Amino acid sequence: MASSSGPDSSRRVTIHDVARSAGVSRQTVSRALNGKDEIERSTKQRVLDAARELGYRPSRFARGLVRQDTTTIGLVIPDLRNPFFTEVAASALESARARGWHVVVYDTADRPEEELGTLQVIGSQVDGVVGYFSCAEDELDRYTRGMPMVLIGREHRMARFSSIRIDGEAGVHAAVAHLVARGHTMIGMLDHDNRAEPSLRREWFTAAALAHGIDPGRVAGAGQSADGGGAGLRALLAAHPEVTAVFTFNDIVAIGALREARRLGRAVPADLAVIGFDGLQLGALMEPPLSSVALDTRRLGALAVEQVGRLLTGADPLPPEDLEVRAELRLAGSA
Amino acid sequence: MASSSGPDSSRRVTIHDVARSAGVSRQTVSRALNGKDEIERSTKQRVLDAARELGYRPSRFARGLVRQDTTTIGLVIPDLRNPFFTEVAASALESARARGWHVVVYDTADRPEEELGTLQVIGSQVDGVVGYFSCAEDELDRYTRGMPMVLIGREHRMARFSSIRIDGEAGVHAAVAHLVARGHTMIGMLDHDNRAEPSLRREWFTAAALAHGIDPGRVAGAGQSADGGGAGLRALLAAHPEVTAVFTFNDIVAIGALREARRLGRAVPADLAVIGFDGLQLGALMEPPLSSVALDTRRLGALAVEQVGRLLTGADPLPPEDLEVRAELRLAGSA
DNA sequence: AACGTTCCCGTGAACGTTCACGGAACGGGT
DNA sequence: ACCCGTTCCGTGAACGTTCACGGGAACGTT
Repeated sequence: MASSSGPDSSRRVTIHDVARSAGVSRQTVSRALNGKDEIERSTKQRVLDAARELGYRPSRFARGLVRQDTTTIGLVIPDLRNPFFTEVAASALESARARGWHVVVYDTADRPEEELGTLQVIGSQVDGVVGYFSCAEDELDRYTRGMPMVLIGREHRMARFSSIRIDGEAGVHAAVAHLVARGHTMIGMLDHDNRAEPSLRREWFTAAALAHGIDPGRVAGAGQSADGGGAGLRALLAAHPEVTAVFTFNDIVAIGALREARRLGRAVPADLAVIGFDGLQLGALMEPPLSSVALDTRRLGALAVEQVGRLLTGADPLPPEDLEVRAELRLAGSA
Repeated sequence: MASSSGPDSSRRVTIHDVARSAGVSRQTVSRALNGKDEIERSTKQRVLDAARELGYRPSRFARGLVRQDTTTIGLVIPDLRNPFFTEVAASALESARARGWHVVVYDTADRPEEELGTLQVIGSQVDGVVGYFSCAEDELDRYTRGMPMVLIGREHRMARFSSIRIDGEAGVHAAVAHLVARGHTMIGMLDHDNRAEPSLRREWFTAAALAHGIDPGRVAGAGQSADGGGAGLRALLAAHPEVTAVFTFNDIVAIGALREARRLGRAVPADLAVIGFDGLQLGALMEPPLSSVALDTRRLGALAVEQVGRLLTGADPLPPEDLEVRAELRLAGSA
């Protein structure tokens, strides 16, 4: 019913159509639309009207082909509903926007098998990738075909990739030291449960505990959710009833532990001290507020974007020792 | 130092370069890279090797220009760190992925003045837009130039746009009814504070209160954060000490109120009942768990994507009465 | 009257890829 | 010897835009 004067229906409206309709050339249309100079006021208006009338929208592909400016990076996140990844994503978005880059976000729905498929799709759609990946590096390499990529929160073995390392060693040490100073000697940990090898955080905990002459063996696995944390705490206390303080793999688990402790009638921090890992903003909302070995998620995202930018432009990439965010103990009410 | 045999340095590696290097034609290279059929095994391998050697990556623009398949939509969010928007974003991502679409996310950092700039940038980069916008419709229209757009959580006046309406009338009514049934008669509300007109949710509350013969005037403003909710509750109780139950603009504010209540020594729900709005997953982590007039954020995002898809493909768009998400009371411990 | 300026506007070419075609080489059947 | 089918590969053209250039008209200057 609209006054589409063109005879054929489904073809895309191009700059030619607008030009013909306004009685000018392509170039003049381009000038009008892009606010260029060499064009008369009345002509410009006529072109603009014609464009609006025809419902013309420039093709981003054609434009991108000729002007090499727009850069787009892909951000791959296991689960956007997980507050930790949300914070990282938000900060990555922030730095990308500051550079005028576009970010297309992919959520792998926590299924590692989605990673490769995502990578395949992403590969032909973005200039570089930043994100969390759990699969093997050579497998990643096979699917990226030489695309700049920055891994977050993971060690890299191959020179092929950059990665942002998370150094929580000192922070975890400080956490254990703090608990010891408060008189705790029976300190447990809730670790990640569905990963084959023990986590780095577990290793840090073990080292810190040993350094204080504490048995590092009081560990239980926990699913990566609040409910998982609750269940994990029950399991831990069942196996080691003597535990009076607990360090957790991350804040989500800690929050679940906090809630479970209350249900078990153990006051926090009096009967049970809890320290998490990540330093989520969310932790501050808890009662008592969660103590945590906090890392600067803002810096995490920003660093990753910075590095992928360097890889992209060919500038010299940051050396591994700079690609590191240090976690430090942030005390609140829970310990 | 890499064996880049080409003499000139900065030019992009194209399919021609690979073809020349492998001693074949463009088309053969294309076949090898896209896994097409009519190519010999050994030739394919030779091409693949050459491509890898040269660091060739196809141009997404050139490819997109000729194959009209990839569609990308823009998702505009005020603040990704806000759990509510995160949930909506996650669900939008989910539906988009199911359709094989790409989503580029823009965070306007809660500054309405960023909206138009974002829209301008976005306009030439995506096929359609879904998101939250606070500025006037004719202003939006001016910047979108006819791009399909779906507004979330907002009424639309112009026929130009689609929007997903949030119907909380029945849910809020149920919330008030529940409080009344529990014996509450002095029910307050913490409303959005930095918006000119009173919110829709406030209107629903007023109507529901009046329907139960309750004074709807016990209202205080609250900033959109947990701290804002705490401050709001203090203000509300200062002005109306008789209040025994409170309904809040959203869950974030409710959570702040919950925390503040505990600090004030008022037990929840015994001394003070709290009901929020949104139904965030986060609410379940609180102690006591938050009651809320919950809306299905998953459906919210999915609907928006569905509709923008229809606008995009020219299929008949959903009628306004289907573009609606009903909020319903979900009771937990806090009321 | 010839010439230089300024202001508009249009014409080929280029960006890098895929599609639709055509064609060479090879092998096997009659 | 001829034809036909299969397998593999290459050649124009097209996608829709912008860039670099060139050119005409109008106006003023010498």
